[in-house]
Amino acid sequence: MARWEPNAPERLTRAALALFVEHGYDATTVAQIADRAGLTKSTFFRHFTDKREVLFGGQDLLTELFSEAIRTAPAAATPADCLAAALESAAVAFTPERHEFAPQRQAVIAANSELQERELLKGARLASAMADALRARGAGDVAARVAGQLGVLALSITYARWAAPGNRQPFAEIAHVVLRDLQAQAVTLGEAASARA
Amino acid sequence: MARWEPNAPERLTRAALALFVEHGYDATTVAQIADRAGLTKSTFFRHFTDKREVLFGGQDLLTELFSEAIRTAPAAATPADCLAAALESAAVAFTPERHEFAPQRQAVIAANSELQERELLKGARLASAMADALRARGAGDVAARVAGQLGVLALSITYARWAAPGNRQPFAEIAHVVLRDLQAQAVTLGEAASARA
DNA sequence: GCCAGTGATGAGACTTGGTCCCATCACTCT
DNA sequence: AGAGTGATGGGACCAAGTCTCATCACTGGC
Repeated sequence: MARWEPNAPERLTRAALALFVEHGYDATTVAQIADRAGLTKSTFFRHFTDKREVLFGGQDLLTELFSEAIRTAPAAATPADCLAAALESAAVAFTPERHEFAPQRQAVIAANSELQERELLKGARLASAMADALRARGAGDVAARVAGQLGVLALSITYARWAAPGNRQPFAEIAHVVLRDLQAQAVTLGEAASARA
Repeated sequence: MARWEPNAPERLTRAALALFVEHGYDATTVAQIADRAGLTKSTFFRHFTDKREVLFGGQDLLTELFSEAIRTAPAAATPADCLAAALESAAVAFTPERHEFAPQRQAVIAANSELQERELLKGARLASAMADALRARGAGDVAARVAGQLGVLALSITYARWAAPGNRQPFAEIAHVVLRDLQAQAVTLGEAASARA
């Protein structure tokens, strides 16, 4: 038996999400979250740097997966191939268990701009990591940034569809469709300008 | 003569930027900012909802300009044309006076993640507004979002180059070059994928 | 010239996020 | 048994942000 009840971070996360859904993010106090998890404010901040951060666990893992997928892609892979590989490899992070809480999590974030800011920061860091990985493969600066940005956009759209209540389609499948659509739109957008030149 | 010293928001902004440069964002207190501007904490929060917000004045104007430019673009204009028009129309917001403080502002933001979060939120709202304006012209959902995202990326790159100390090139010129580059990269990214299909 | 109204400001109490430091407690290892 | 270790509890403390009420400078009507 462990010294204390195990999985403090997970208990805190569950407690937080429940309270956010029940009373809203702003109306929920860190002390209340800790209370429901059988802990204290001190312990909360030992596991999460922020009140916001309690909703963003596992983001580092995602960055790891994306970077690793791009780094280990075949040498002949284009940036577009890298994006596809990254999205595909990230699918393992979107487990059925996670799917269960995704709609609630999305709703809470959508209702609060502080949380949106945090989500955007995570996205920007992810885009930056992807751009770094692509540059390391020899991609140009702007090309890498465009790809990183579109990769995050693809992730965001894919996640939203995957998290939609009632969805049963696996993450990787949705990602594939989204990515193809996104790339087609990118070509259209660019070609219209080239034609004019 | 006015009842009080005029331009309270501007005085606060200048005081804040000076203190942020001098002691850093975190080490600067709202009370200190207000003091230097000859005001109080209460008054600060009457003009800015946030401590962060003091660095993001005029963002609403930018959104207005972008949306308006897209809305009033000729009916035959493609999304790419709309982006170009939007960037061009935004040039009026980047005055020489503003250029003077841009490098300091950029440095302060770069050193603090709270501020980066706020900047990202502003960017996301801008992208969203552009996407809305494009959808209103009949663009598809994903196409509009891609265009909005790339528009913000273009703005961000353009602003960084324009704000670089020593730069004398006008905003609109930089924007033009950046946008062309961005579109070329978007095509490359998409075509590589199409070729494979 | 006096007086009521108006709008920006000042002052201060109050809540909460977040930091810090130190005590405690449960368990492990020697 | 006793020292060490690591997670926790407790509470002081600071600053952001909210709220309420008083003040003050000027405006306009009388």
